[in-house]
Amino acid sequence: MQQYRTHTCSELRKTDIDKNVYLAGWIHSRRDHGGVLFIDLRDNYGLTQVVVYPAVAFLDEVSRLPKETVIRFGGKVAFRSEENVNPKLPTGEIEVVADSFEVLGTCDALPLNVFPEDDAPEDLRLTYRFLDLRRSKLHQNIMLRSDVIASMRRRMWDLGFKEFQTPILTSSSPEGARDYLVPSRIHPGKFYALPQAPQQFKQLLMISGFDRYFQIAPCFRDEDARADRSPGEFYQLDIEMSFVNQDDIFKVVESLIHGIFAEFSKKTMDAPPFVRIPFRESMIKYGTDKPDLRIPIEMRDCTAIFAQSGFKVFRGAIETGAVVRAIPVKGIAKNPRNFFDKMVDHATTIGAKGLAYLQWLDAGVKGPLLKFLTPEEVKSIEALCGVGLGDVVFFICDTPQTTNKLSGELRVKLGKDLGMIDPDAFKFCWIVDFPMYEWDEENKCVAFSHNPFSMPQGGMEALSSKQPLDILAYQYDIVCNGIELSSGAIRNHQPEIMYRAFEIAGYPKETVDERFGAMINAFKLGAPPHGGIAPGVDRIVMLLADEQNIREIIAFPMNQRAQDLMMNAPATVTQKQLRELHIKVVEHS
RNA sequence: GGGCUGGUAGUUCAGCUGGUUAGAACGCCGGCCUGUCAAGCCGGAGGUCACGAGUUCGAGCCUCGUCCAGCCCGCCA
Repeated sequence: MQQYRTHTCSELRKTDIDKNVYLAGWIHSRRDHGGVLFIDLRDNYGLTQVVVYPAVAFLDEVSRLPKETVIRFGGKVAFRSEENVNPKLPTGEIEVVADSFEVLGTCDALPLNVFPEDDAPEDLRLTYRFLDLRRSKLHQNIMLRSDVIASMRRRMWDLGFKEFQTPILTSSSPEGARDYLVPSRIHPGKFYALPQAPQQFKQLLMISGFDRYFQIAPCFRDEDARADRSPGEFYQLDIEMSFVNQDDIFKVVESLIHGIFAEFSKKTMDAPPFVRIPFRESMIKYGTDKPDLRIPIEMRDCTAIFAQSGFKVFRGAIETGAVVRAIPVKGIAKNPRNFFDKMVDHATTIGAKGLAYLQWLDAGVKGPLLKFLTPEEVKSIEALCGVGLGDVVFFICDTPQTTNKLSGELRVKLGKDLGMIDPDAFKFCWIVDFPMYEWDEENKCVAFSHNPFSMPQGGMEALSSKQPLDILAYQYDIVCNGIELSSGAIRNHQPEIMYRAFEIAGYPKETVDERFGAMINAFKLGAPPHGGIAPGVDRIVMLLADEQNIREIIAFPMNQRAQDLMMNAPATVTQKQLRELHIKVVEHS
């Protein structure tokens, strides 16, 4: 076997002058002066300039090799005179004078440039992902991902956690997202499901007494994509701990998350403990359970003020269950009329019935809304929103759910348009006290709002005495810059509370036994109190790489329509395969 | 399933109020060139203006439909 190289393309320095070396890599770029030829040779580690002089017989042959040809050069490391040093490269003080070469891999015309890194259509990038991955930005992102995952593992081991594997072929669970199903050959008509998360397995490992579990776990959910949500599969740093309360978990996760972010990013961030915001408060202040705290706008519930006011549009709506949300913004009262028109326009585009506002100007309070309000009511708004001269308050009035959605969107829109978002900051928070149940409008019933295995706050007592929709759960999310990084809970490990919790959501005891048999049996045979969380690996890397799209930190992502354009998945299979799996494809009418 | 934005050379884009032969840059091909590092200079090839229909004397541009892409809503316990 020949030795392909003596050094990598980022290794050679002035101290290596006169050494005879071999370098192997891709032809990154070429500068052909007719007499002398410069080639930047690239590998995973960097670039080195190779010079080919007319003295060698192969100058002409090498000058014809296309970019991205894989080649090995032999030669001597040479000093570059001062004016020829390239300060942009770590190897810029030297060059390799070629005395031999060998093509290791030829290259045809490229469908997209590796260098320079011009914008290219995403479908082309995905079809030729191996070329895209050669490009510096994506290559660095994937290396960062590897380093982040290595750091996660190291930190988890240091915190006393053990790593486990759990099954990929498992059974479908009735709650949650759509499953990916895998037909069974041996059992006609039966299906495995790919795990949406190793939720039940990690709880069972706690019941098995392993105390501290983690796994870089693949999760499969058949749901539609978003910019921060890859279709099909994604990875979680799955964590579970025994004999812990919520604060114990927060402490571990804060140390882990802050450690990772501080290790891999120069952006500013608050030290732990992270701010904790109850779910209901978050919905009012930010209109969402994943607030971007970089935006310094806190909204207020103004329903009480308008319920009594002379503004009939709001008062009438409030009488039929609407709420009014105030969006106070500092220092923009003097913005031109055009700005306010555009905001109103945008509000109606996203579905608002309108967008009222008040401006606090030198000449007094102004705005389309003013004539309907008494001076006392304006004072109340001032006090509630903490506004004064130079400030503006926008108002949204709609059903509680729609108000949250619209005001939350407008808050982000204002933050972006007004340049309020610090691009060099990470703002973390915990969202806590999620409701255990919510009203399912589609099926007109009480449903679990998050994980059905979460422990209700107040336990059996709360389940028996409170209105279902008032019961809170030990359920929490960690949020960074408006992106939900992680969701977790203290689990319900007591079978009686479990049966009762499911009963409220409409599942009789028999159904629980049937669908969660393994879990409920385990809970009856000595289950420790336990809880956990599962930070999204992809989203963490996305934030650290400062990418707006999750596909930029995944080596081989699917497109928005859940297709792998490179491997051509999904694809049809042979009749033989279908027969073996007892599957018949029927046309949809 | 729905909404928004877009689709012009291999790629990124320009293309005026509908008007002659649809342009530029990068890339590609050929030539020149001994110190570049975004090398330079000269020349060349490359277009079903996403597709279909309509309006018009005339459509890249206007209208309708279809397809495709991105982003969003729904969905994501």
